[in-house]
Amino acid sequence: MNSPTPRRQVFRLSREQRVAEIMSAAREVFREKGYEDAPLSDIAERAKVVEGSIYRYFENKRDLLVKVIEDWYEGMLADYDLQLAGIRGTRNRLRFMIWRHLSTIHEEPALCNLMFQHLRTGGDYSHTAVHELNREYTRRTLDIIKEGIEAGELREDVPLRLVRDMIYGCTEHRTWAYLRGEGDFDPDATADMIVDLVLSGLERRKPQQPATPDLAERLERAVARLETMTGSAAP
Amino acid sequence: MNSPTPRRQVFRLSREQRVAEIMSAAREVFREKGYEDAPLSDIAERAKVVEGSIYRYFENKRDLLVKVIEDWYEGMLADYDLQLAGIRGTRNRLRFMIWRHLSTIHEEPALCNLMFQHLRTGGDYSHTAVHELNREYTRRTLDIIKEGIEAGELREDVPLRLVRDMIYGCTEHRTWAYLRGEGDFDPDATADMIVDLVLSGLERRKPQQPATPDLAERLERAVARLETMTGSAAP
DNA sequence: ACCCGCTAATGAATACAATTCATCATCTGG
DNA sequence: CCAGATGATGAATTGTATTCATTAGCGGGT
Repeated sequence: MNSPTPRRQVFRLSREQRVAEIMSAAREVFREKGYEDAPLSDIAERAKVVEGSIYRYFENKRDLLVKVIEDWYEGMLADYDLQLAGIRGTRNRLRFMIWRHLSTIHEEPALCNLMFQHLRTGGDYSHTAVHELNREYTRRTLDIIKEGIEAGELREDVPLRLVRDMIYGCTEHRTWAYLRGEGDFDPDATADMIVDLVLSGLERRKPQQPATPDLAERLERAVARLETMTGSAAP
Repeated sequence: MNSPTPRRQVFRLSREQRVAEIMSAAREVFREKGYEDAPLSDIAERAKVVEGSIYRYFENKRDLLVKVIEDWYEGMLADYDLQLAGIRGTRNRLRFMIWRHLSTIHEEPALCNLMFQHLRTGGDYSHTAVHELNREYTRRTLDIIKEGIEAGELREDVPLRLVRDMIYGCTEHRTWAYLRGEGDFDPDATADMIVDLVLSGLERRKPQQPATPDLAERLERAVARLETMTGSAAP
């Protein structure tokens, strides 16, 4: 007969502190092992509680994940506006958003992975706070593009949502390859390339004529006059 | 005491047939319930075998999923080349690839979902046949772009991989929104928009000057004549 | 036709992680 | 200092994937 497990010392804590401890432990374990491979027992151990206790603060494992990602994401987005406010010009502002996104992935690949793989794919994602944060976040990108259109720098007929999907789809796709170990990537260089691609497209530009329409017009008239003077109309 | 379960009739089958039956059943169940929510018992039942039997043909649940997706994907890609062969022009060929991708997602959202969510994210994805198929598949897109560059239709300085990521990232991103129920999408219209965006970019084109080479020629001749008239050759 | 071995298929046993729950420990206010 | 109230616990429960000893059917040799 195994002697009954001696009941371990019970620590009582304020709700906030407990939640914070569990979330912190969970974030670490999730980061290290991913979602499926992170047993709740590991998290409990690191948080110095017993598995069952987690259920006092979180509905279930997935809820815990959602809260963890939410918490992280929220903190991250906090100072975006501030930074963005100091940047002028459509291209620069767009580049900043992309660069910021790439940098984040570069710095926290594991958490990004969880977010893409487990949050976004869950059926309840739409009701998640992360979803709302995300919308808020990408809305800024759309705003930049709208401003660019109003300033006359961008075409007016671009499908906005598609542009957004193109930008974020591209960075994320790039990310998968990175996470999979297919060569690493440099947020700076990549951001440059993406902005360039998005703005300029693939098609070869017709060689840019230096002449402005206005100049061309004057030239046209001058030539016509010359022709009259020399009495030699073109055949 | 419960009476022992009467052993059910044993059907012996060729390996190929059994594998085919199990894969077929698995594909259905996975399509209906996803991966995590598809108990192996359901698959076994539909395949008319017992759970344990599956392990004679597949290493584990994940292996089964991989094989199922592989099988589906392979069959799908088979006639791509054939169809693509009949299409001319960079824009049209590119559009076809994108349209094909979107259509597939439109027709088999569930399986695509499994592929993106469970295959691609697994650490062993790089060693999967699906990965190889995918590379083969996207290689065609890159080829189209290369041809476009050689034909002088596209810029020479585009980062190829990034273009690929942009195209597929965009379609997939669009897909998530669709699968999540955020408005449905029309492969035809979407393909048009994506091609347009990728080729033309966002920037407003400088208003295309009514070609002036002709004007330049006339100017050249007029000046020459002036010089003759005034007897002042250029130094 | 019959036996014998070979292997496919089975049903039950095992392993393991999430979730629930009855019980106990600690705090707080009177 | 006592009595609830509530937090935390460890054990029990559940649901699946995976393993395994055992049996059923087939085919080859006599």
